[in-house]
Amino acid sequence: MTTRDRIDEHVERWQAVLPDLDPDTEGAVTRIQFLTRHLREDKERVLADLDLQRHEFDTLQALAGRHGRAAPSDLARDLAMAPASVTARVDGLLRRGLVHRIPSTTDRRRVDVELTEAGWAAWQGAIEVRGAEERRLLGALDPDERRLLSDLLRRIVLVAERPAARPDNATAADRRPEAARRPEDAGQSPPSG
Amino acid sequence: MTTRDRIDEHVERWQAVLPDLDPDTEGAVTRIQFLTRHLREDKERVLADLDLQRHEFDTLQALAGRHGRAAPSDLARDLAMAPASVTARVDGLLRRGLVHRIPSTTDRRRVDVELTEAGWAAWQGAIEVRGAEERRLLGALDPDERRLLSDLLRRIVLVAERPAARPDNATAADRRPEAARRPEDAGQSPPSG
DNA sequence: TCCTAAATATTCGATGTCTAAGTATGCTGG
DNA sequence: CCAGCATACTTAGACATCGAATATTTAGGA
Repeated sequence: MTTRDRIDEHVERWQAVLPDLDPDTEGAVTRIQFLTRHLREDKERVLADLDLQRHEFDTLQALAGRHGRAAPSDLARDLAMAPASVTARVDGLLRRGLVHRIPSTTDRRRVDVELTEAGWAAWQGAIEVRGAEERRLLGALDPDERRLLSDLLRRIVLVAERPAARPDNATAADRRPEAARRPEDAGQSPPSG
Repeated sequence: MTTRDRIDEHVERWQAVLPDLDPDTEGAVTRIQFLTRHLREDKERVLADLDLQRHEFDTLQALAGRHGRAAPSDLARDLAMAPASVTARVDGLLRRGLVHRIPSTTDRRRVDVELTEAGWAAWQGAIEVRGAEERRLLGALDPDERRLLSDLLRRIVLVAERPAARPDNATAADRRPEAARRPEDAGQSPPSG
């Protein structure tokens, strides 16, 4: 008998309301969501020490993953965001001197975004502490168990990647206009979101 | 040799940049985050058919979890949101006739929020399709494997619940004022976020 | 009783995101 | 060459969320 976590209570509470709930499915899903939230909030705390916000760091990291220079449309794909939002983010980083805009000479529609020295420094400063909480959490398992966990999750991700195969008549995906149908492109997205 | 998923590519790409990255830790964390995003987007699609937004459904569900009636401060705790945001959400649900406000007679500071008949109906309509994608994804594993996955994740959640134990000198948690330090209360939060 | 502190909900201003529309530029077939 | 369409980014407007400040009410102690 292992110790109960808060998700066990959660599942127990809702099983009373929804009797056909599978405790392991619900438990796994809820734990996955809880851990995502936990990691996001921890990352926010850590980055605050470095005077960075999460979305700022994410943008710097996306740039770093493309060797410090990329088009806004590439960043939008990598970050799974609307292009207009990238414009806003770049505006903010510009004000802080972490990036600059470089109009392309070959295609004058394009305006590349490039990390400045300060931008590289900010990213590298943050990258050192990044992942500390991930390592702490996954440290609950030994290496073999980590591998096992990762393998189990991979099998689930593979199902998620398959289009969903809705057999019956007209479904949501058919009706919705744009963003909903996009293939959830992860692209060059940075490690650990 | 199993099929590779997009996270394998992600990890491979970033291992080149950050050589000390543990592939299984990074892989598990990234898959967890990917699945959370996937489930959130699928939920948005499904709810759109019912003319509900995700935050509306979440609020209805939080109310349902408290038998249809709760104080805004309780909802704020359950949903891990700022009280001001709950006011805004309730305003929206009020316009749609899904809830009403009931000033407390015993404590005149309080204004309970209560589901209307339409509110109950909307929640029950949504609850029927809820969880379909969770079951599809977790169907990649057999029951024993689901149990195993849930158990592995529980051990990680238990570590996350422990305050983080930052050993060295003054840390972020010491300096930050309020929200950062709160114990990430899940409270009566609804199943599967 | 009266004064202070705590609790509760709301309003206000700022921020980040989205969709849709707008602007400028490049491409392609007649 | 040019008309029409495609591409790339930005602007504009709407909305959800948040932190801080505010107003009202309750609770507790001198």
